[in-house]
Amino acid sequence: MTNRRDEIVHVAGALLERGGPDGLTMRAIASEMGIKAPSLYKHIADKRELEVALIADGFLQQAEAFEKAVADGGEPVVAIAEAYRRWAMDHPHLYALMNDQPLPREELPEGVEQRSVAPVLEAFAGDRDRARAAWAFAHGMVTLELADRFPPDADVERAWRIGITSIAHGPTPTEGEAHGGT
Amino acid sequence: MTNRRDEIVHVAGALLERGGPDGLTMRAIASEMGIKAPSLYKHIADKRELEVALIADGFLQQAEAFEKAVADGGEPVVAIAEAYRRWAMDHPHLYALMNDQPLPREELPEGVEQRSVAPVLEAFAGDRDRARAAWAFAHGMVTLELADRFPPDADVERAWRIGITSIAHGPTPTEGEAHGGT
DNA sequence: GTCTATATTGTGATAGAC
DNA sequence: GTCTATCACAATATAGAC
Repeated sequence: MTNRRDEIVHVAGALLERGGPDGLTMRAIASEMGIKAPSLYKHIADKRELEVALIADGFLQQAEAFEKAVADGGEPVVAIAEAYRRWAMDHPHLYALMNDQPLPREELPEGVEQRSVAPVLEAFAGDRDRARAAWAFAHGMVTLELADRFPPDADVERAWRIGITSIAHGPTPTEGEAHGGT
Repeated sequence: MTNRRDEIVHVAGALLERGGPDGLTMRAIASEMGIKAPSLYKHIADKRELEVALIADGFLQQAEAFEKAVADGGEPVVAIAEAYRRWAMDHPHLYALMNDQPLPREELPEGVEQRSVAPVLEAFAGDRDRARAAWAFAHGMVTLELADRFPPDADVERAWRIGITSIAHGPTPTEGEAHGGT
């Protein structure tokens, strides 16, 4: 760790995944570092700054995961969907921190959001709306899985396959369609 | 209100939507009713019991909304999707309470979950996996909308149309498909 | 850069009187 | 069924000494 601030952010990230948002307290971070909570404020302004740093790091991690998934070959949409799911399952609490509130775009380093979105957009040949639909599907699947909201007997794998295949290859509605039927 | 317990649940629901989960405190409920917090415990065991009652009521409301949407005509899948979205937007905090944690199936009145799912399942001709994919898509769209996570220029309406149309009419993957691509 | 002491605010819940 | 008094905790954050 190059400096004390980075060390704090690193410890905060570990604590977040270990104990969820309730486990991420200034006292716990300090305790983990062998110091007292008030000392942290010599290095960071407040807890919010810490969260923003974690969010920025999360997007970087996602971007790398997506880029690697595409590079490894196969259908890009499928590869990214699998990487998206895996990353979320591996970082459930950071995932929630990143997605359950408005993105603090002003406070984030520039390009962070764009870089993680780029591979997805490319996989959908620049169709932002379809890419967004796919994102929403993946986000819904992931949050329902993480919240243990599917019935015990649900075939989650198959729901993933149906959703991804459908959105990747499904029909494009004409203007006004899907509101009245045909 | 037939009895004091129902009154408490009703007030709790109003408070939840007005002030979010942080606004739902025993003190606030009591204050709204003109009594003190400890008095509530003569009518309910604890806060959890209150939340479960709110969840059960939410599913009943959803079921009614879906049934009405189907009865009003049009493509059932589209009608239910629109009803799902509207209900969530109208009850954002109750929606989160219902979906961000495992369903307390043991504590819920019987049939509550099933009744709200039935119209969806029927709209998908009994295909549970496709219905589940549609649910995940709708859940993802709704949560991203409620969390204000879409970029400001996003065409949310069109993403809805693409997702619903695709999942309703998209191809059914054969076993193993969508993992290797063709 | 760390400490102690403290302000401030909040929560759910119980005991026991009336 | 309601009250007062209170327990037991926990949180973020600041002041000021060292």
